[in-house]
Amino acid sequence: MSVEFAPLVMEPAYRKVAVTIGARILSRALREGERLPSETELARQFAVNRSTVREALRELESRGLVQRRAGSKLMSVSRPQHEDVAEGVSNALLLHDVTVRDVWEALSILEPPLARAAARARTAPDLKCVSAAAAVFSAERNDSEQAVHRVAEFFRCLGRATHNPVLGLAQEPLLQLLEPSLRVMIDKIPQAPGRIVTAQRRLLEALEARDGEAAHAWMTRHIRDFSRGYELAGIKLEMRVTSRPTALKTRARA
Amino acid sequence: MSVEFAPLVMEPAYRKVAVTIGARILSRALREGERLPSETELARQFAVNRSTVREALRELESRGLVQRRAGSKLMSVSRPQHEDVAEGVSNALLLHDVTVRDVWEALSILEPPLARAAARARTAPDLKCVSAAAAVFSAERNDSEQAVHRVAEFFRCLGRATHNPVLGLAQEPLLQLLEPSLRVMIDKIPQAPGRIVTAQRRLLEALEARDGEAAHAWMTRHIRDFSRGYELAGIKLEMRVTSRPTALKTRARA
DNA sequence: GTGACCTGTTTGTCCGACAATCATACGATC
DNA sequence: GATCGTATGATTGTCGGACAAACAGGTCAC
Repeated sequence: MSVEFAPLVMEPAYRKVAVTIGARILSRALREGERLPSETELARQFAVNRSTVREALRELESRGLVQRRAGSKLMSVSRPQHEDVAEGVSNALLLHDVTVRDVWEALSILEPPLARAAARARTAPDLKCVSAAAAVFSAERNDSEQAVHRVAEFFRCLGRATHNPVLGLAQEPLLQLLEPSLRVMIDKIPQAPGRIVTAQRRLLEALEARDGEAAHAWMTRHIRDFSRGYELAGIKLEMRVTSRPTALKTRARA
Repeated sequence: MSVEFAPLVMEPAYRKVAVTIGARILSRALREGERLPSETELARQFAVNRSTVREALRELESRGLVQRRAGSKLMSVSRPQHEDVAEGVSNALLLHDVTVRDVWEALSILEPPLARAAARARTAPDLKCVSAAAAVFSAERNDSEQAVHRVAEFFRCLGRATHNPVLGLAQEPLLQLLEPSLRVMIDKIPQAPGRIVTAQRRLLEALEARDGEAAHAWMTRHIRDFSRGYELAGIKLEMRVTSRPTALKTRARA
């Protein structure tokens, strides 16, 4: 017998309520889209005050497990959207002093195999998505504000084309963290958009041909180009990634 | 001028409060460890009711941006811990019908380059961490409940050894999702622990020698072994990953 | 069919209250 | 001097009740 005692954890009621509801959702006893009872009703069922229920709902809401549908008052169960989840990851990484090099290294590891997987698994609609994203970037290449979003959109389509949610979600935080430095690069390096357009076209061709290796190769070059761009733009790789201005933004409800 | 109007977003007060405090933290105006004012004081400053402040705090708390230190009442600013963030990601993926194959594919993409990076960037303490984790797994290899945790711990040490927070955080959700199927595998395949011990030893040797390519190669085999293990254990790759029983658990405060 | 009007429900926010816990200081005891 | 007990004030967790605004649904006139 040990003389040591484990510190005993006192769980506040609002947390227990959140965990209980959350477990129901994760176990799929509550299905997506299903409406939650009203706050008053939940308070009655859990035998706690409505304020306590509300604190629990805020927690579930911020995890994306529940959501208010547009124009509705009742909360409904929802699957966390990629961007919401990724925002949490991005924020965590920002506070952990992530450098541009760290993000770039992760991209250079993840993206080429992701492109290969996309080339192999892509369907016709995926192709359309990728090609549309490439076209829009090409059109808006000079507005750096828009351009970075289009680049991210291109990658996102690629991620979807893998039909592997893990890969799609894994790259999302990287895209978010990439934005600020990419914007600077596009602003400072006149030839950057052109090189991106080329890479996107080659990648699209590889996807059309279902040529995984070509996609891998072109993505490798594409990512390596980024690091060259950083150099030319005078962005130090050891620089900390800066917070996006839109961080912790309000989620738009569709 | 367009005739269309954008749907106007009404932001509740609790959300504005959360966003405001969150932005302060992300911009590092509030530094880690710093104490937040009391709820009453925050309510006074924002000119809202304490209940409103509390709802905002629940949101920040669930994002890991604030935390109550053990045995303290006042909230203090904190950096989100990897495991907390990863839990959100895991839950999101669970609800997005992720299959064993999806997780395995992501592991096979991420882990070999991660091992290579670890072999190149590792320091002496990292080595100790990895070697300790390997030793503990070897000792507890027969208790499948413990064993899966030790496997995850081994990977975590590897992730830390890369000195790239992005990589460490990227693999965390994978480790969490891997657990259930890995437990089944260890239970059903007698020779599985032995193969894992071997792989871990080889990886450790590669790290000691700073041999990135060897680490990459051995990790590739290690991950491929998993898929063979799944086959032997009769785990269908198309099976949905099941929820961990500890999901949404209370965070233990150190 | 359209619009006006009413009614009950639900949320967002507020106010006030109280017990339990924590921080701190001050003695009392050994 | 170190440990313990106690008093005091601050803070949190939870509660009860309250009310305006927004929404859902029905009814009714036109």
